[in-house]
Amino acid sequence: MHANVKNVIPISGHSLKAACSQCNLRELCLPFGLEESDMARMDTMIGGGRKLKRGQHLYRAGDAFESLFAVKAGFFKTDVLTEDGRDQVTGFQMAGEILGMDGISVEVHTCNAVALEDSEVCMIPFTQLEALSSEIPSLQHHLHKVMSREIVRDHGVMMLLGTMRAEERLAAFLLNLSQRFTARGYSPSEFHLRMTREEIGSYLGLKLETVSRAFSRFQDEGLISVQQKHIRILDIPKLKTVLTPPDGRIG
Amino acid sequence: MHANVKNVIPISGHSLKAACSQCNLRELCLPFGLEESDMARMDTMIGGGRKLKRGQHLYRAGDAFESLFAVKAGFFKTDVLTEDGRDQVTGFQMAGEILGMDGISVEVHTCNAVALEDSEVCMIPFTQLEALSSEIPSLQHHLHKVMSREIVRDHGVMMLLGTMRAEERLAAFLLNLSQRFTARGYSPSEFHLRMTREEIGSYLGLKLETVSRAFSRFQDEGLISVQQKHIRILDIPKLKTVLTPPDGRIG
DNA sequence: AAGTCGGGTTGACACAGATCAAAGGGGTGC
DNA sequence: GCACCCCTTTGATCTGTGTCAACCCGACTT
Repeated sequence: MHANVKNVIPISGHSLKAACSQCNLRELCLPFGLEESDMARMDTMIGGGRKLKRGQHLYRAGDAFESLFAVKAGFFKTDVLTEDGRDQVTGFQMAGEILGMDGISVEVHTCNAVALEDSEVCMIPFTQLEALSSEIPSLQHHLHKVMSREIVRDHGVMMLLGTMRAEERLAAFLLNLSQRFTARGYSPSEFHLRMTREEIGSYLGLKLETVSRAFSRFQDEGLISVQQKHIRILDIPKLKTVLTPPDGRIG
Repeated sequence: MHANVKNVIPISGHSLKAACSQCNLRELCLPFGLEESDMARMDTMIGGGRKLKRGQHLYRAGDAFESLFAVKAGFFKTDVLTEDGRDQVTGFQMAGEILGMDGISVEVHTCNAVALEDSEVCMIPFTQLEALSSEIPSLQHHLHKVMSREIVRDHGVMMLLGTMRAEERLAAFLLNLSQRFTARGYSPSEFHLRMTREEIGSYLGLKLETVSRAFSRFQDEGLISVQQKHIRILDIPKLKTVLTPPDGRIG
């Protein structure tokens, strides 16, 4: 946790030197599967870590695209908003996940990324990443996998928004969080939500009242316990059955 | 259209030699921006074109992933279906668009791709594409752009599914088709839908009856004329206002 | 310690879209 | 060229979620 201390600049909000080779997220993050020597080359490329306070924007729609970002610590949301005032949360990102891939296509970011708690990211200058990845096939391939995974995830959200009812959406959301926390060594059944009911609702295509009611109903049925943003899943298998009604819906 | 005739094998369903350098879609498709010499290298890599009849699968969820496909002619849909019988159309693809990027992440396709009319695709073996793109920076970069564009497109669909009402969704859908047909040199205002009302509904998160009613209402209001699958947009600006209510919805 | 404010919960009611049902039409395959 | 079947349209009714409103709670502020 205190690697590279000599490079740390103690001004809040900036320039903590990052090093993939020292990072305990490397098995989740972009350098996954790299050899020692290649990891060292990543290190030289990765821009200084950047710290953000809760509520701060990592980037905004319209900003020039220059880098991807890896979440080192904390929690983010991304959202798109249109001229006519619609607002859609497109994802929540936690440690080891990559932000900014929306910007590659037009060299301008198309969504906003906001820290939902005090957070830290590593900056990955994209031009350099491309250069390095053409020299390191496994890095190139992994980058493609990360982008593809994002596409697959988006398809999952489309499925959720297109076919599920409110309680199914919320159950899917909670189970997804649970699984991602598990992968990071946290409890699968107990966690703090970093986002508001409204943000959950936006992500799930529901109004905040509907989200709140669904939480209450899950609690009444003994599936979870809710205290504000603190969630405890009491019965994971049963929560899964919310997603898969007993007789299916094959037709 | 009749390039490479000498290589055509007249058995339906297979092996029409493809050549990017001869293809009139090259400015829309993956080799966009390549130099002559690099284009020639693409040619050697591109697998024989493959023809599909209407209704035929290009690939299925669960198939091993080996190639991307470029739509050379025709029209496809992609859809995901879950064990419990949910079915979500995730996209419709036309000439010059790339299919199969969902498969990169786990080396297995996660959705089905089906031809909605007799179609033809070029096969792009992915391992070879990665190898070539590490030698041709502009190819690598363009591949990234194509993947990023898919992510941005997916965000647009999430916005549509999460925030729009039925008529807004259909208007957005028609305008999107119109724009893509225009980019391919077809009429912006008159086209045949290749998909059923049910497939449109699945894509838009609506039931087929709702889609049908929305079509009828647009027709009653003089925005479009509908005769089965033949659509004529009579008033594009007015159709756009369906998407952007006069006073917006800022609040 | 009281006041304020944003976020959350809950209730009553409205409405968009789903569901169920029936009939017509056109394209496809034989 | 004919027949069949799927697609589409339209109507009547139902329902899940949105909308509007009131109230509560906990966290900051002063």
